[in-house]
Amino acid sequence: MEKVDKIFEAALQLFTTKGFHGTPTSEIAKVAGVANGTLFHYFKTKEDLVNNLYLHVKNEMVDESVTGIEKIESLQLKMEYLWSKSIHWAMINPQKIFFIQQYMYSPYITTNTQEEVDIIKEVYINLIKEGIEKNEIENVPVDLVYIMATQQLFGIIQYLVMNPEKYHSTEFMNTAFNSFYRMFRKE
Amino acid sequence: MEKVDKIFEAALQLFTTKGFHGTPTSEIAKVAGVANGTLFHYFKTKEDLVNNLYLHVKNEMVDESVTGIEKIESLQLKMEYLWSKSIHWAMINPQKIFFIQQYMYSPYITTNTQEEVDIIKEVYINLIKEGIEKNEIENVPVDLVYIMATQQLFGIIQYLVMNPEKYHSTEFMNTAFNSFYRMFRKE
DNA sequence: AAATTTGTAGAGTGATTAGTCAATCAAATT
DNA sequence: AATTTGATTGACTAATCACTCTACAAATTT
Repeated sequence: MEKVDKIFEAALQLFTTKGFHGTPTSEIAKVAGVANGTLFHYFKTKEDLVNNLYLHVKNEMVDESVTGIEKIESLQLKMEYLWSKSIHWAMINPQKIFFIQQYMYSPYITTNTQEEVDIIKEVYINLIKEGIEKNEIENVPVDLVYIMATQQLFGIIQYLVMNPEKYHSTEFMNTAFNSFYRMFRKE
Repeated sequence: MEKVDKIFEAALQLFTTKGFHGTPTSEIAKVAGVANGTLFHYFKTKEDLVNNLYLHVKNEMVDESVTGIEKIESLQLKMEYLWSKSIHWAMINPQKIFFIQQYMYSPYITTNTQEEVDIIKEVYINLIKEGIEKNEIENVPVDLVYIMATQQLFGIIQYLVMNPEKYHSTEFMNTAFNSFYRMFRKE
C-alpha cells in the first residue's frame, strides 16, 4: 500500500472521529505509520490534505456506482442501479459516507474543491437531463433533482446504518427506492 | 441582549465559518463583547458551548415551524404548513441551517445531546404516526419517513440558498412541496 | 446594612501543534 | 561512476489555545 493511501486512510478515520482541527497532523502520521515530514512532503498543508481526501472519496463513490451502467437500457433501471450501488458502497464504507456528510458543508473544503466535485457529478446530471427530455422525469430544475436525489440517498443510508438488518430485506429496499423514484418521476 | 445570547450568536457565526477547533474561545468572547472568563462562567467547556448551541438552534427551528399548527385540520395541509414554515425560517436564518447541517454528524455533538434532540422532534414523529394510522401516508417505518422528510427539506433549502429568487415563485414552491409529499403519501 | 451569592473581568500558564529543516537514503539519469 | 532527483525521517520552534485564578462589582438574601 502506498504511503499516500495510508495517510488518506488514517486521516479519514481521525477526521471523522475527532474533527479537522481536533486531529494533530502528528497523529495522522503516527496512525499511517509514516514520519511527520512525509505527510508534508505529499500535502503542502493540512487543508491541502483534507481537500484531497474529500475529492478522493467523492471520486471513489461515483466511480463505484457508475461502473457497469452502460449495460442497462431503461432509465428507471439505470437510476435503480446507481441508487443501489451507491447504497451498497456506503454500507461497506460507512466511515467514508460519514466523512462526506460531515465535510460537505464545512469551511475546510474550498470552493475550488467544490467545483472539481461538480465535474465528477456530471454523470448524474446528464442522466437527469436525459430523463427530462424523454419525459420520464418531472420538468423541474436539474440541480434541484440532483440535490433531492442525493439528500434522499443520504437519508436512506443514515437509516440503514442505524438499522443494518433492513439492508437485506428486499421488501424494504423496494419501498425505499420507490419513495426515491416517486419524488420526481413523471406521473 | 443577554450575554449568553451574545455568546451564542458569536459562536454560531464563528463555528460555521471557521470550524469548531478552528475558533478560539478567546475570539468568541471578543466577538460577543464579553471577557474570556465570562464565557467559561456560562459554559463549563467549549464542548459544552457547542452542544448547548446546537440544542438552542434545533429548538428554535422546531418552535418556529410548529406555532400555529393547531389551527389546521387536514394532515396534508399540516405537513405543508410545517414544510413552508421551516423553509421560511431557514431563509431568514441561513447561518443556523448551515450550522445544523455541519454539526449534526460531527463528533462534537454528544449522544446525550442527540437524545435531547430526539425529544424535540417528537412533534413531527407524532404527525407521521397519525398519517400512517389514517392511511394517508405509506406504511413505512416512522423513522425512515422522518429522515427522508428532513433530508428532502435540507435539500430544498440548499437549493434555495443558491437560487434565492425561486423562493418567491409560488409555482416553484408548489412543485417542490409536491416532490416532498409524493415521496410518502399513500397512492 | 451585613452577609452571601452570582456575574464579570482579563492576565497568566502549561500543554499542544502546524509546519520547517537539515540530514540521510534510494532510485533514476547522465 | 557521478550526479541529480525525489522520498523519508524526526527533532525542533514559534505561536496558539483552553481553561484557571484572583479580584472586584452587582445583586440578592438575611
